[in-house]
Parts: sequence; C-alpha cells; structure tokens
Amino acid sequence: MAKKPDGHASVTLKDVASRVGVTTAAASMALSGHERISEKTRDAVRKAADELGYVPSSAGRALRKQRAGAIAVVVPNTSQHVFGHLYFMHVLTGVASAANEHDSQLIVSTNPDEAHGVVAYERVMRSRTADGAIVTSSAIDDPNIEALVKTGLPVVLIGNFPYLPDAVSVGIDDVRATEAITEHLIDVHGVTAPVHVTGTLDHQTGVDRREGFLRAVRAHGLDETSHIIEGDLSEASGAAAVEQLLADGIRFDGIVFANDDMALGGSRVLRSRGIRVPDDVAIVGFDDFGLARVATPALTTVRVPAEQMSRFAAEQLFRLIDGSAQGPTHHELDVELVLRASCGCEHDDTEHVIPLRGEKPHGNDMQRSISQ
Amino acid sequence: MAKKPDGHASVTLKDVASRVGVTTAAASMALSGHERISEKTRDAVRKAADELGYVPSSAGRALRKQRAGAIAVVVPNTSQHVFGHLYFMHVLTGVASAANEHDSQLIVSTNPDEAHGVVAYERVMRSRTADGAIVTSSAIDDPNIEALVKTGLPVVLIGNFPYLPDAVSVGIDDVRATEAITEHLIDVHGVTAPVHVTGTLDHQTGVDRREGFLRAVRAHGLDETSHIIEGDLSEASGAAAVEQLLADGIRFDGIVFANDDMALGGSRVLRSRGIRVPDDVAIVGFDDFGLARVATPALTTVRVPAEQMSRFAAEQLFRLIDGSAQGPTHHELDVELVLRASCGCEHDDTEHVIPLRGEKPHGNDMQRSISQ
DNA sequence: CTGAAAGCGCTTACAG
DNA sequence: CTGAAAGCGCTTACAG
Repeated sequence: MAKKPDGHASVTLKDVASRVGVTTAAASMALSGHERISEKTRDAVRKAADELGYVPSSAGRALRKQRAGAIAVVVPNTSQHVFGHLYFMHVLTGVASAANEHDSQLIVSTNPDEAHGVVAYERVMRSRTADGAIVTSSAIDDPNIEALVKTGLPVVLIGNFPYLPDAVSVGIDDVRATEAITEHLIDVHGVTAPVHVTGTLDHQTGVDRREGFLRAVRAHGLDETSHIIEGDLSEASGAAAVEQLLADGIRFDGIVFANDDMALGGSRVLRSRGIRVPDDVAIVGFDDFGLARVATPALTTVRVPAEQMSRFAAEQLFRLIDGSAQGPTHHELDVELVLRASCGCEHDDTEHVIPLRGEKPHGNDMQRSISQ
Repeated sequence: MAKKPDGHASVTLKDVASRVGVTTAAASMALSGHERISEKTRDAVRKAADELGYVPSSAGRALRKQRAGAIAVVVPNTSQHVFGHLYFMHVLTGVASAANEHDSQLIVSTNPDEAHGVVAYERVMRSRTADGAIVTSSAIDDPNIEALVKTGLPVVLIGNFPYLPDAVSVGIDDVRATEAITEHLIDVHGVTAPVHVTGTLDHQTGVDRREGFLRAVRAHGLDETSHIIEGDLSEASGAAAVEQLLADGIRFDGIVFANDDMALGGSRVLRSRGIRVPDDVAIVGFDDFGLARVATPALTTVRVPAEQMSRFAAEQLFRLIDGSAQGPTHHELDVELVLRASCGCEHDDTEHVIPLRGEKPHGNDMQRSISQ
C-alpha cells in the first residue's frame, strides 16, 4: 500500500493486482471490463478490489487520460452583489446534478480578490484541474471572460453576451420578459406612470431589462409619464430608489424592479410611508429565487429558471469537452410570469403562472428557444 | 507541447525547460525558488514560464506530492430539506475563503441518490480527489458519516455529534441558544403558554433545540401550559403546526420555532386567521440566514454564524491535513440573539443584537467557546 | 555542487 | 492472444 505523508495507507491498483497475481495492466483491464481478460480473472480482480476498498486514484487517472474528470463553476468576485445568494444555489443544484450524471466532480472557483493578480479561474483551466468551466454572472466587459473564451478551452457562459460572438452561452430573453411584465402592469392593472429601477448596467441583464421596460412604455405611449432610476440589485438600492422618487415628488403608480431584492426594499419604504401595495402602487420584481413568494405582499415577478439553465449549461459543457458539440452557440430558455399579490392579481397565498415563450428572438441567428 | 485529445495544447514543464535549455528538474526547482539554482537560471526559467503561460499540471503535481490540493464540502442528499438553501451559501462562502488562503481547490460533493450505492463522498476521499472533507447537516445516525470518521481520513463535521466521540467537529450550543431565546419570550414578553415547533428529530440540532426549550420552560414552572409539536424545518410544516394548535383549541401566547422557515409559515397562518404577531402571539425563529430580516413582521431569531463556523471548520481541516492538529476535538462558536418585531421588541425596520457566549459547556471536556 | 533517474498510479499502444 | 513497457507531468532523493 502506498503511504501518504500523513500516514494513511491508500489502496492502489498494484495492491489489487498482486493479491490476484496479475499485472497492474491486467487488473486495470479487468476492472474496466476489457474483453481480453478472462471472466475468471475479471471476477477475481473485482473481488479483490472490493475487498480492499480500491478506488482508482484520480491523479493517476487524470494524468494518464489527460482529463481531470471535473468541471468548474466560476464566480467572478465582482459578482458578490450581482445576484442574490439564492441564484447561486440554483446554479449549483443544476450543475451538480449534471456533473453527477457524467461522473464528474464539481469544483467551485471564486476569485479570492481582484488584486490577487493571476485570475484564479484561468489557473484552474490551465492547470487542468477542470476539463471545462461554467461562468456565471460576469460583467459585460470583463476582460478575463473574454480571454477565457479566446483560449478555446471548453467554457459555457450563463447569460447573454452580444459582445462575445465566439462564446457558447445559455440565457433567457431579459428584454422580452421585462417587456411582458411591464405590459402586464399597463394592460391589466391600468398603470399609466410606470417606473423602472434598473440593475447594474455593467451587466447585460441590467441593460436588457431596461430595454424591455422601454419597449413596453414606448409601445403604449407612456414615454412622458415614465421614469428610470438606476439601482444595483441590492435591497438597499431598491429602498433608496423609492425614497428618491418620493423626495422628488414624482407621480407613479407602478414600479418594475430589475430584481426581487430591490422590489422588497422598495416595498418596505412604500409601506413605511403609508403607501399601499398594490392599491396605490403596483410593483413587480424579477428572479423568483425564494424571497418573492414569502414577502408581504407576495411579489409578482419573472421566474428565472436558474436550475434548468445551469443544468443545460453543464450538459452543453460536457458536449464541448467530449467533442460532440462545438461553439459558438447561444441557447435561450423560457421564463414564466408569476402573478401574485403585489401587482394586484392575487391574494397573498395564491399565485398564477404564465409561461412566456421566447417568441421574439433578437441579436443573432443562433438563438433558439428550448422548451423546458 | 502536450496535445490533449480535444486538440488543445497545454504547456508543460518540459516546454519551459527546453526553451531555457535546462532539465525539467532544474526548471521545477527554479520555479519553486530552490536555492541551488542560480539566480540567472531562475530568472530565465521564470521568464520562460511567464511567456508560455505555464501553469503546473494539478494531476502531475498531485500524483508526485500525494496531495490533491483540494478539499471537499460534503452534503448528504438527505439534507435537501434540512437546512434552507441559504445556510449552504454561507457554508460555501466560509469554506471557499479558507480554501483560497490555502491555495486549495474547493470540491462540492453531493450524493446523487441514496440508491446509487457506493457513497459518492467516500469515493472522493478514497480516490484522493480531495485531501479532506467538511461534512455538513448530516443526520445523527448516518452510518456513512460514522464510517467516514472511522477511516481516520481528515474530516471535520459541522454540528454536534455526541455519538461520534472520535470526530472533529465545529458547532454552536443549540441547547443554550434555544433556552435563551425561550427565556427571552418568558422574561421580557411575559409569555406564559409557550409552544415549541421542533426541527427534524433525527438531527442533533432538532433534539438540542427541543432540550433548550424544555429547560427554559421547566426553570420557569411552565410545564403545564407549554406544548411541543414536531416539525420538519419546512415552511409548510410550520404552517401545519400552527393550524394544528388552532384546531386543537390549545391556548398559547408564544411560539419558539426551531428555524426561520417554519416561523414564516406559522406566521402566515396566524395572520390569515386574524391573530396578530406579536400582539396576540409572540414568535421567534432560529438561523437568520436571510429570510428573517425581510419578513413581515421581521423575525426575532438566533443568528447562527454559519460562515464563520464553516471557515473555522476549513481551517481546522487544513490543520488535520498538514498534521498540525489532531482529533478528536469539538469547538463551539458563539451565537447572537437578534431581537426584531415578531417578539414585540422592535419595530419592523430595527433590530437589537445580543451576543450569547457559550458559558454553559455540556457534553464533553473538549468543548470550548471561540470568540468571533 | 549538479545532473538526471526514479517513481507517484494509471491505461494503452506496442512487442512478442 | 498476452506480457509488460512506455509515458502522462511533476518533484525529490540519489548518484556522481
């Protein structure tokens, strides 16, 4: 048995082979079910492996096969505040299940700090610790992402990246979704003075959701009575946005927040000022990662299929790794409108879900919608 | 350059060495700053490595060093419902920062399904994909955990495991914390008929929190007027518990929920029946992972320092791996009482935090409290 | 002091 | 058909 520095013995193929009296090569073939090994030997080897508790060394195998047997989920450090924590849980759940199905390990790679210089996740790739990477919630102009894509290593981005035409990515149609939920406020609830509180505008989602709001507003001739305030996706910035609206004496009867966290912050301020939601002001969010449903009033929002999205991204990544797919591609998943109390549709304990198919492709040809 | 099956070239030490005209051994020593290599050669090698974008192969290094350079966070599949998602985010954040400081990769290991047979995370250890593991939210009697601990491999458990005397673990004093928050309801808010909705009782936290409730109730002579209902930590079970209380016509003026999710579910039912929180019934939760603060009314709770706990667990794990610490040990972190609106202490937008030092060690000698 | 072999554990291409 | 070498990339103990 091989001795590890800390004194633990680990069982190697050599141990299995010598117990049976064959070479390691034969033992290896026996375990992989190679047909040139007799059934008798195969069984003996497998029995020995079982008894000894043999598990192949991932390092030995990785070195020989030139494949790590792992994929990485990359989280740029700058994104700490970009999505709420729950988004990332959904991503992890989706990627983990795909990784399990492919007998692959899952590595979570964050950038310790920006100053640290060498980008941690590029090291992960170059050191071949992972065979490929899924990158989530990165800024529009993150040069590291661009560099990573350019290396030609297997990388799948979650989100929309119009400035990275060579990338493989998976996202949703933020423009269309925000347009739809804004139209809902206008058409169904008679909102005539809508406000949009944006996300961070260095992220494509922020830009796209703003664009969706603008399209709906323009289509309904509400340009004059609508307003846009910049937020940063934090609850505090949602609260600040509403306080600013009130301080500026702006008239508004509906707010489209670019995410749920901000909607919650805004809702709190409205309530504290005695403004009723949805009676005085209808509000909606975006994400539905968990907070929206338990809020009071429950929040009408766009449900982002984060888990399916990341699961699909992982499957796509495995296809890149094994060569059965090639980039560049962009795939889009459908989202749902989840109608609850905050827009005036439902009571606090009920919800109504409307599928929103991606019928209005935009940007490039490769897009297509995937039914879930 | 080595060719990978998918056609990507990766730079190896050999490439660096041959560019400079030295052996790989010399190049290796140069890069690690070994003094036997002349400054001139060292600089030349480093320059070459930089230019070629050389990053050491993790597989090669792992094989040679008998060390993976990675640690694993293990999540038993059965725990899907045990803690809310946000708990795990805090765990990941804490472990990731410690791993980064130790130049270690972070592997997330879940059990695909119980039926899958071979326990996934034991494979991770046996295959030496990770040098050690942090195990979180496992059931009291999980035989896999016990087996894992018995292997003597570096493992740190998060939680309290009185039945695993050989384990290295990091936790909080659930008994003391629940006793304190129950006493708060009784002493400060005059609750005379308290109810406890337990967590899952196959987890030590569930048992301990119930014990804490019982201690407080007994100390105040409220045995006769108190009740205990079993929950499962889900929001739905909190709601169901309250419905049962009402259906049974039980008189109660305070509820100690074993976690925040259940408290939120219970709170919703109370509100829908026109029972005011905290005026008619004071309620408290446990965790403070995110929902408690944004709930209406904001939830008084015990703040579990999940991030610090798991960070400490990771540091402890690295000590086990490098031999600078040995098990068994148990460490306890301090928690805080966070007083908000649901018990009647504060308004919806304010909170008051009371540190709760672990002054009452119980169980075994090794425990000590760590100030944060 | 320095050159270069040995070997970590594995699998497959090669020689017989 | 089968035996066993070669080599993935690395680092250190050894020989000179």
